[in-house]
Amino acid sequence: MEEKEAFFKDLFRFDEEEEDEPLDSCFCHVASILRHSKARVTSHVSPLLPSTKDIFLRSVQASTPLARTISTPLPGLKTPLTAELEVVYETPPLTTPTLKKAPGALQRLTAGPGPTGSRQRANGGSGMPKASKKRKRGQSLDMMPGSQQIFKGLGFYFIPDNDIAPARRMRIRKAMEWGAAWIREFKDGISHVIVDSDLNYKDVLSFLKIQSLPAHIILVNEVYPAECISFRYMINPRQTHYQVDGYHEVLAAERIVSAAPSSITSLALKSAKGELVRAPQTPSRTEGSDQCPATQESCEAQIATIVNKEPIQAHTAEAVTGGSNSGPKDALDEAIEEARLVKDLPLVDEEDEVTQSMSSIDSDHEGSDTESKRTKLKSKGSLDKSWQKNFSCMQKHDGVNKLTSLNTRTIEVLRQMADYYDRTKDHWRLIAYRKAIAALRKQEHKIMTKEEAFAIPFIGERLALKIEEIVWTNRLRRLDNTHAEPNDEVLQKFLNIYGVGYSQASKWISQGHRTFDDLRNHANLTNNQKVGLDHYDDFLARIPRAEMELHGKSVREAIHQVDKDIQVTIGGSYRRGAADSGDVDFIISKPDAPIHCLRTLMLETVIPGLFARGYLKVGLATTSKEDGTKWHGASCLPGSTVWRRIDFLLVPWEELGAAMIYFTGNDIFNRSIRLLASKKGMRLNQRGLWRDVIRGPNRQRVTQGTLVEGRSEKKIFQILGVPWRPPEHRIC
DNA sequence: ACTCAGGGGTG
DNA sequence: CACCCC
DNA sequence: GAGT
Ligand SMILES: O=c1ccn([C@H]2C[C@H](O)[C@@H](COP(=O)(O)OP(=O)(O)OP(=O)(O)O)O2)c(=O)[nH]1
Ligand SMILES: [Mg+2]
Repeated sequence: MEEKEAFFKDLFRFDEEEEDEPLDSCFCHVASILRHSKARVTSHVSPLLPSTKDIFLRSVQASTPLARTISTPLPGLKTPLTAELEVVYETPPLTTPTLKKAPGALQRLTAGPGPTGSRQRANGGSGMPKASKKRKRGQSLDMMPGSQQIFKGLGFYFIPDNDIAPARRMRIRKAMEWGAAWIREFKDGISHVIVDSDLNYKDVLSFLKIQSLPAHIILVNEVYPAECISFRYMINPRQTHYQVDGYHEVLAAERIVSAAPSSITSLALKSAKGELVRAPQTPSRTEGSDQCPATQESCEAQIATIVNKEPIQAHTAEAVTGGSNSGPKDALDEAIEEARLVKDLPLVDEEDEVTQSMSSIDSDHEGSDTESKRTKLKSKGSLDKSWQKNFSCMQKHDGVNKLTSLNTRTIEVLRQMADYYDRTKDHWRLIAYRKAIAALRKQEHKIMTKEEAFAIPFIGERLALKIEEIVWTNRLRRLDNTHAEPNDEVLQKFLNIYGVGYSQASKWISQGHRTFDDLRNHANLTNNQKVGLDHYDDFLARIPRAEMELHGKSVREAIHQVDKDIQVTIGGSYRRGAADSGDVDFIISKPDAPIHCLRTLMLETVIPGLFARGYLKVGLATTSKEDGTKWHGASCLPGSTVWRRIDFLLVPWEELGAAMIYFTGNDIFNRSIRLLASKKGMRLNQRGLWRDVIRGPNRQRVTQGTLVEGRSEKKIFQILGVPWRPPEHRIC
């Protein structure tokens, strides 16, 4: 269990068609362009302080979750049975019914000891009061600096008045962190009443046992504080978008203002918002319309509401005209209200969650039917192979979602966290982050609540919380903190030097080095580190695909000049179809030639030749022994001054398949498929697939095993039971 | 509490 | 061996 | 940090 992913579905569905057609030609270059699974940072990460522009855009994102949250209970039809009892499922809301995600959730539910409870119990559902257990971690308030406390001096009263429901707890926490006082008695000092979006004005009145709300108290729904935080600004609360259902009418009556034209909007629009139909209008945002980090849909969904905001309006006049179509949201609210009314307000804390769960549970069951059928077909042998489906290598990863980029902001923040952990204290933490990012990237929906996040493989409680925080506040305090460490930037900088890892970088920093000149003049550098330093920018730069081809041409030419039978393949990200690569990875082999011949040829003829013509510049890790198979160095194309990293992998013909798998990667795919092999009592390395591997304690290998297959990539996949994935689908 | 891929080169 | 890299 |  490691690199996994719910996927059996896709797997079996697609594979039969793909099976025999690797079809190396058409890939999704695009796909891989943006994704770099490497932990190292390429260029410097954006500062956390958002520009005004950013703020605008971010609020778009930030508010989206709320919209979702709101709409969640919409399905309305909770099953009376389940609703009243026990379990509080933590399953993704709205999103779930969409097929893709169902299996994941399903697995989650069925995985545990009990059919339902395990996950929940882990959260403190059983023995101890859940609040207390949860509070233990990450629950202490992390106050914003005083100057930023936009809610300072304000008193918030929340309805329902507790922090049991996770979303509300988060809301309350955030409010307090930004300076608000959480007032739990309905008394003086309350400036705002923040109401769960699934409650209406009547509910509020009956909850508070009052006839009407005092005029000085501002009544808003749960969306409001989040958006204030996003804008770092106390937004005008009187916009329809923040109003509690049923309250605007009161206001209207009071002030003789016409109510928002919301009711006109049809339900159809609502569902359009959901995802199926893209709202046709993409209102021109004054600026930065090109950089909207959120998904299109969420942008669109929010534009309408954004537009109404005073602070924005001031700056984006155009936007106002563009999207003054305040439709979807209000319609949504009303629908919710209706659903609520039918349902007589329960005011139970977990209520909304139960409702959510129902919708997702239902869909899960539906999904599970088809799912289990498929699974059955495959594993009818007798063995339960379902455990393997969680391996990442089993899933088709083409990286297309990278462009669709729904969770880009979240991913970006998590990636920065991963960068921070780059070979730091906890190597495994870094890996966990990378897995989580990969999983998140594949999501087809924007993840906005921790429940949604939690349902994704490789995202556990803690990351789910972080994700929710990111979505809510567009930042992660943990990250802010790391950024606050002054040495963090230098550390990252040093880490990007080829040949420098965490250990060395830390040492240098503790020795007082801060700049490259410090290193050049006062630190002991290994040869490789010197090269890495001198070509810092070169090695960090990506290589356009077109240039990759030039490298291929040069090398191939040089090699064929010596021996025409040698096969030269560019592997790595290039073979996976990437639009740009970090280095050039050559796989070099010759039919039925002993490896030592190949090595001799390369080492004694080809490589010196490439040096002679000025293509190769330096060797960084050259094979010394008689059994070496790799050569790592740097090259430079004629006419260019940029050095590129070059890798040669020398491969005996009979190991070509295994070598291809290895050198094609990506790294995560490799680790995944290798782990899978090991779980099956085999071992996969760059030379072949081995069986009868005996492992002792700590999974240490005792036997090397016997070679099963090395020649054919496909056979190795097949033996391992991994559906064939062409290189461009190995972007995990 | 345990695992998280498997291997190669450098110094 | 620790470290860094693929 | 996640999964078992
Ligand atoms: O830890 C690692 C790193 C890499 N590889 C394999 C997979 C990878 O595809 C190949 C080449 O490595 P490289 O670092 O060049 O990665 P890439 O996939 O080619 O990406 P990039 O575009 O950064 O070069 O070696 C591994 O098996 N394990
Ligand atoms: Mg590469």
